Amino acid sequence: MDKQETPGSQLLKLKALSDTTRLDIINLLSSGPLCACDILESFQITQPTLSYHMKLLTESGLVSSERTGKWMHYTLNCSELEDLLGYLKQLMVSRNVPLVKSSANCEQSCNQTKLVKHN
Amino acid sequence: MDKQETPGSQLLKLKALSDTTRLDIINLLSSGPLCACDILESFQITQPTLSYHMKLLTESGLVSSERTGKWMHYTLNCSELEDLLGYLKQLMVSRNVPLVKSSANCEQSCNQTKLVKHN
DNA sequence: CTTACATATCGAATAATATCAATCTAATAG
DNA sequence: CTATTAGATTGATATTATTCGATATGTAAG
Repeated sequence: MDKQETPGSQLLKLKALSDTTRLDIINLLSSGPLCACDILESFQITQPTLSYHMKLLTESGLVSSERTGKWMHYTLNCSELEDLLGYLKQLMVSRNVPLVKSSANCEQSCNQTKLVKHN
Repeated sequence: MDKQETPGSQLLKLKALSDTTRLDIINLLSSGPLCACDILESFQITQPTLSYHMKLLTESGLVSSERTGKWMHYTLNCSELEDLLGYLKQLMVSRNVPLVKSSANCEQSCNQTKLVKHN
C-alpha cells in the first residue's frame, strides 16, 4: 500500500527540492551551516513556516540539524545530495533493459526506437 | 509577481521529478523513447492523467515529444537532465560567498561555521 | 465524408502542500 | 524560580496538485 519509493528514497529529496523556498534555503546552506534565525531573515515567511520547511528538508536527509544551546544549526548533507546526483545520473545511462512489457495495442509499431515508423 | 525561477528553471524540473508516477515515467524513458500508449500500460492511471503528467514533463524540458502520425513519442532529454545535474552539483561546492545578510539578532554568534559557540 | 483510434483539453472533485496565528517546549540568563 | 529567547507543534485556512469522466482535436483508413 505504501508509495513505492525510489532506491534510497530519492523521491523524498526531490520533493524537498521542488519548492522555491526550500531550494533557496538549500542554496543558502551551500555556503555553509546556518542557524534558523539567520535563514529566517532571508525570507518573507514566518518562523513556523520556516520550521515546517526545515523539517521537510531534514526528513529528506538533504539537511542535517544540530542543536547548540538555543540555536538550531542546519547543514547541507552533501553525501545525501551525492546519492541523489548518482540516482539522476544513472537515468542518463540508457540501460537497454526493456522495463516496459511488450505493448499490446500498437504492437508491431510502437515501443521501438524513434526512427521506426508507425505503419 | 512571478515566482523566482532558479537559473534555467531547474525548479520546474525538480517539480516534474517530485512525483512518483512521473519519476517512474522518467525511468521508463531512460531505456529509450516510448509512445504514450506504451507508457500508459505500465501504470494504473487513466489516459488523461498520463497526458497531464507528460505535459508537465515536457514543459519542464526533461522530456521532448515528437508526433509520428497518431502517436506521440516521448524521449528523455538528457541535456536538460545534465543541466539539472550541474545545478545540483554546484550546490555541493561550498562557495563561501555569504549570501546571507549579516544577521541582526544573533549577530555576534550565529552565521558562523558550526564550531563557533553561541555565547 | 465517416469511422476509428491516439492523445489533448476541460471542468469538477479530491488530495496534498504551504502558510499563519497561537501556543508549547527547551535552553539560557538573571 | 522567573523571564526571555529560539524553535517546534497545533489547528485552521488558503493554495496548489492530482485525478477522472466527458469531450474535443488530430490523424489515418475505408
